[in-house]
Amino acid sequence: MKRRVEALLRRSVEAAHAAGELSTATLPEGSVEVPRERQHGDVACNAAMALARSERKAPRAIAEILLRRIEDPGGWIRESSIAGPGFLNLRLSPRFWHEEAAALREDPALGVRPIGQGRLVQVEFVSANPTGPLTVGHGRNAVLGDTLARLLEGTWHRVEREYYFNNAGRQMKVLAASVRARYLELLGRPSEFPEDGYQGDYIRDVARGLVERHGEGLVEHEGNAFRDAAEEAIFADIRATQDRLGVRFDRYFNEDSLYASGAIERVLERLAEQGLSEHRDGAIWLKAERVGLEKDRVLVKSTGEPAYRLPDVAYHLDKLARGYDAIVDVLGADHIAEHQEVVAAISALGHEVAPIRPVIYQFVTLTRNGEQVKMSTRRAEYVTLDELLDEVGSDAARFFFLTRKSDSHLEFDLELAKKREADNPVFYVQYAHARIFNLFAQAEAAGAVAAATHAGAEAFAPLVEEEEIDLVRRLAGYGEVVEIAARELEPHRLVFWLQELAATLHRFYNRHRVLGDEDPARVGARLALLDLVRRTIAAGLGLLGVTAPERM
RNA sequence: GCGCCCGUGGUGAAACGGAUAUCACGAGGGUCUCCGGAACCCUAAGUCCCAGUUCGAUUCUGGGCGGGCGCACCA
Repeated sequence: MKRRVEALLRRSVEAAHAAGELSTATLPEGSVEVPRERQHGDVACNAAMALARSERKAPRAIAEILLRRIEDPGGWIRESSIAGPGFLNLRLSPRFWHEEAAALREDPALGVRPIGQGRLVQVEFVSANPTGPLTVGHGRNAVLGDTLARLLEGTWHRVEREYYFNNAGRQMKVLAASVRARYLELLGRPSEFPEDGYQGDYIRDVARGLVERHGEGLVEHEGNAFRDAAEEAIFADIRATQDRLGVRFDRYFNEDSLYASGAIERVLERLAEQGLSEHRDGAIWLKAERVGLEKDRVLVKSTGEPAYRLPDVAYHLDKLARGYDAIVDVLGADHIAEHQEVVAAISALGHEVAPIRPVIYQFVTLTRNGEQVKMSTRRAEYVTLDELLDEVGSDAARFFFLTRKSDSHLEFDLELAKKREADNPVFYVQYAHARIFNLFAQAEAAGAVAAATHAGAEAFAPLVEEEEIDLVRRLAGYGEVVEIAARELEPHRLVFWLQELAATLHRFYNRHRVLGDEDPARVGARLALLDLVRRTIAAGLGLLGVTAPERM
């Protein structure tokens, strides 16, 4: 929508330039916008103000030139005015909107442009340690990452979804020791549960499985049986939960492969060669002043074990070497500092880090009727993502996780998410879809659908009511919202937009009767319009990974 | 204490540096009851504070204040 009007104004500037009225021939970037104030028209242009300085002319004088030089062969502009300090306000004609609707109807992408141009983007998300079930917090991560991936795919990026699987290091040893202790316990043998061991019942389940399979055969076991059994069971659990949310990955990257390939060693060598690290107190440190950090950070502990950040540096170097155009890392707020350390180290090694785009999300709290639901990671008193899905289902969970921008705290209201009423935003949007679907079923029964015989803008010509034009105007903004959400990595923009579209639909629907109108052309036009609304809701929800039900 | 992020009506959000700060929900008052549980109108209510840059600041800069997160040889 904006682009068509922009083209009009661009030609106006060119014409003014050719006539010697302006020294520039180009319309300033971003000078055309949809004003928030309806009184200011459908489209506003502030080019006159932006050009005032370089043209050495009063903004309003420039605006007058632009206005005079606009050619409008298509009859798009219904009304134009110069307002305020030099805004050019345009009100568009019904005909413009009819053409807009016709264009959308023919466009499978509904106005979303292929801004990705096939660029390859990696989205790394979830990456939870395989030490226990996914929690509600991981749920926000999973939904955010997956929705970003969908948005990027929807704008013609090629996307790879990856889960970094921390299956090496101390946590896994503690996990193995926890399982071993429960195993011995089940056999009635003396056992010592590790001080920082994992308390959850799932550890007992793993141990029980080992008892069933091996009996007492593992009492003296020194190998990896406990670790492997735990990893396998928990990983299967994590995948099952992800399936329920509609989240899939193209690749699981195992941390231990970085050891096997020698990548960790190579990173240490390179850091040492470039003087970015040093040995001290039996450990290897990343030197703060050399990489631009506050404090020195340990890379290898005096025990000889690498600290978490070292494999993470190796992992990111691996990702960079794969040649992605962009690397999106979805991280909880508690991981920001560590991520910055990794990026700082990589940058100091001479790599271009611009492709790395962290998306930070804040924590989730659950509420029920305004009361906060207690969650504590200690003592395993957390609510698992599975429990949340049991209660509210995937659609509500996904939608709710996306109703706030990621960088703000999220209060997840369990009762609201379950409600089947209009104040539940998921229900409100899905209902709009089901409502149109139902109407079409009735229209078909009445033989009204076939009445829409016209093609192109003609088909929409009977639409003149304010609520009808409002719907078209709204639909015409879909492409831009999706593009911005993808570009800024902000899925919540689409969530809000869909709620507004649903509201616009309900407003129309209650004001005007579609079926039973004596003018078949008008019935056909309205059905065509509503079909477009339905397709757009379905497409938008699809980008969020939420279903668009036909009835509910 | 230091670092990062965030402060917009009651709540959640929007505003390439642009017009009288927009939208939704909620609150109060009124209207309507028809394809599916709706919708419409009116009212009250907001840029945390102080400076600076600018023709113009919610937006940029500095300083306060408030909140979150981090500041482990944990991940």
